Amino acid sequence: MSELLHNLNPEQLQAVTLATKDENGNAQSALILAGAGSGKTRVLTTRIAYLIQTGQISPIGILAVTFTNKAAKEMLARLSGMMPINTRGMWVGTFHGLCNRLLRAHFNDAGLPSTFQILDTQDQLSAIKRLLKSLKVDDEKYPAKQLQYFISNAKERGNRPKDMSPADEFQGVMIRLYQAYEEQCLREGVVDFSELLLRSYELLKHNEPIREHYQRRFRHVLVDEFQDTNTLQYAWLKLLSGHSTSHPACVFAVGDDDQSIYAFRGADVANMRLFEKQFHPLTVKLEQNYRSHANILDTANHLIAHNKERLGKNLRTDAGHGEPVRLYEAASDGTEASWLIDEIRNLINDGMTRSEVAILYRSNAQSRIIEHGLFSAGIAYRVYGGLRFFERAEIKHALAYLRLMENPNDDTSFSRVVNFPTRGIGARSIEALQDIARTQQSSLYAAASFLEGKPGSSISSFIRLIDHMRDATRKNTLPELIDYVIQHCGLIQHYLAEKEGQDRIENLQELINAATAFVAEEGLGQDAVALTPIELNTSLPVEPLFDTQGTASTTPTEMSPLAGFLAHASLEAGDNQAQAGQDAVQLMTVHASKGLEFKVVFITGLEEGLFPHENSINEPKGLEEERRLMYVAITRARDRLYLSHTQSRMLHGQVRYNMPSRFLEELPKECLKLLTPKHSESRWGNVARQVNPSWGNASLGHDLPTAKSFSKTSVIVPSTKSNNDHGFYVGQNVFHPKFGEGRITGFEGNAPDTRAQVNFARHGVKWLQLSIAKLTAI
DNA sequence: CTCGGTGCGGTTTTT
DNA sequence: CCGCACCGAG
Repeated sequence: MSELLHNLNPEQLQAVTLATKDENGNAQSALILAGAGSGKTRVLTTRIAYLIQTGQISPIGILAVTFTNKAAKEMLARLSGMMPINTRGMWVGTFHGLCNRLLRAHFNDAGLPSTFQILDTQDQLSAIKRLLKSLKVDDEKYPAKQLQYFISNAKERGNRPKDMSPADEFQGVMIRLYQAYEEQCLREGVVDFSELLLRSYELLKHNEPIREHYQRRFRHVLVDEFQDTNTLQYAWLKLLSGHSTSHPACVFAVGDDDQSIYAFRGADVANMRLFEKQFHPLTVKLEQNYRSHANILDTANHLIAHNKERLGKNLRTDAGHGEPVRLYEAASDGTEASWLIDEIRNLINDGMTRSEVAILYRSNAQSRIIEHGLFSAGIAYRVYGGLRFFERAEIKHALAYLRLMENPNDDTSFSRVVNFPTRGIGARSIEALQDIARTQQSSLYAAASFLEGKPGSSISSFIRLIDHMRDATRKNTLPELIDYVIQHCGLIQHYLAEKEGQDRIENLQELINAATAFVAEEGLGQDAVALTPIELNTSLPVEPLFDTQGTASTTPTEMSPLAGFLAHASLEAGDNQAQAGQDAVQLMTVHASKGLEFKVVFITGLEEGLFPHENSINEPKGLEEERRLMYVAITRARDRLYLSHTQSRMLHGQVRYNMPSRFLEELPKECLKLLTPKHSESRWGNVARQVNPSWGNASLGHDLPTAKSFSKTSVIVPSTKSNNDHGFYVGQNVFHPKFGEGRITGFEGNAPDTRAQVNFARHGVKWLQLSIAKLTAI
């Protein structure tokens, strides 16, 4: 025990050892406000170990929930490092993974077939498109994307169609489409991501024996990244933890309101305050930071202090001031990239490990020019984001064959592969199938089987193929099965004939390896493990648990390895790291960087409209979230932090002149070191003084043999001469008595009606007639 | 069915 | 500017 706790600082120790009962002997919940780099995961896992080792709970009485598979894996790994326990029986996983586990165990009570499949976001969208088509809905008026958003949103608020009342006709249609979508999913035996949550919530809510069972089992519920929970997840936790019952569990929530950056996908920081109000937790703040030097932390603290909606927290460190935060103003995105590359090259020459250097940006579009520069300079880099393994088209195709074998009602999978590779089943035949399916209320597969009257037809041979593969692999192991299917379904042959099919074939081979790993690592499959009857540890004060008589339908189910693997594939899309293992500079969005740390961090594109993003600028909530995003970015850096912005940037095919980000002004000057001296004279520098005719090539400082688009974007030389009668030029910094400072981004019309487009720092883009507006150069 | 043209839209992303 | 979704021709 002592070695478990002796490395903790006082606040961590306090958090880990918080009482589990209040003065009245009731369960006591806790809220840990864990700042960036304060040892959050450590506290969470040590808390679990502490509870177990002090005999307060058996491992089976613990439920720990995270948002990502990565976090769940890390937690399990750390736990097994701390204690000699078998983590298999523990419920540690993502919200979706745990819900899946719950629904697999109680599929019957949840109203699902035992073979239910999980739709990922792509699958869901294609299911919706199919639905709209079959209902002959005008998809101009009711776009599939929008319906998808509508449905997810409704579910994440816990709403079924019947719970919703339309405010207008449009909503009325959306609700009816939502209803139809539900019917389709049920008919096909599929559930989408939000459905996993909602359905398991409803299962617990409406089925008393099951609810009682889990409430009495899980005496300790621990939640990671609590600030990222949405309404439904909060309700799920509240229900599962038996809040407001006679036997509530202890909820241990760990989060950081300052790092809440997912409101756009439904996360609601307000859940933290709600939790305080409803659970009356003991609160501990972890403010000791073990990651960054003081200059970096001060910068972060100073920035985030501008947010009004905070629970309040300030990071501190014992590390020294360290280096100042470096700020660079570039003339264009091209020069920003070349400066970055020069700096990185110097760092590498000084012995810096590439993978300790991260380049962060607000949006993915910014990576292109940086990648180009790195590539030309021959610096290995890795971009995070993009397609992950199980999202690749060829993998999705192979999985669709497998899913169809497992669940013939899965029309999404049927549609995906019925004519891929092409076997002469065109839109006409599929429409015919859909008609039959609709009239007899059956799946496409059943409709196709119905057509077996025409034995020679392409459709019936497709059905025979699926049936044959199912029969032929009945006795095979999972990897053998998958091997057989990819060999026989025609995908390999198809890609062999394709010019660039080799990579895809390799990925298909990799799928077999993934299955091998799945079988080896997970045994039956961690997510898929059927509910094992709970062994009672009589030495622990655990209440009677499993009433097998009363809940006959909760009998564990044998799940096929294939079903387990398919669920795994949907729930864990896999890595998206291109060349893992290689020492490479890390490129990613700020969002993707959350939870990571690097010795050196570059935050690029700190410009109004980009960061903060223009879509967020107008609402205070949006702006505060952008600021938190900046806070996350800053706190990724251990030793050195670079910030950069540019005067001009190519975006959406045109050059934009952005003002420096307002966030730059919110940083403490004493922590900053300006790398561009001009910066100190004028807040944004002065384009005229910085103009250099060699922009775009010579100033890159190294040869760029293939820098075609590079020079295209960086040869943006704002006209310095005022070859017109008003004397203003694009890129010029100007002052307006009402709108303040801004930069000219364009002109239109001729004197005396010439109008200038000005991007004002505080008022956005305006068109001003030069003969009227009192515009002065600064 | 496949290829090539056009037109449009374009933050952030995990499950 | 770039990627896609959709449409019409072969």
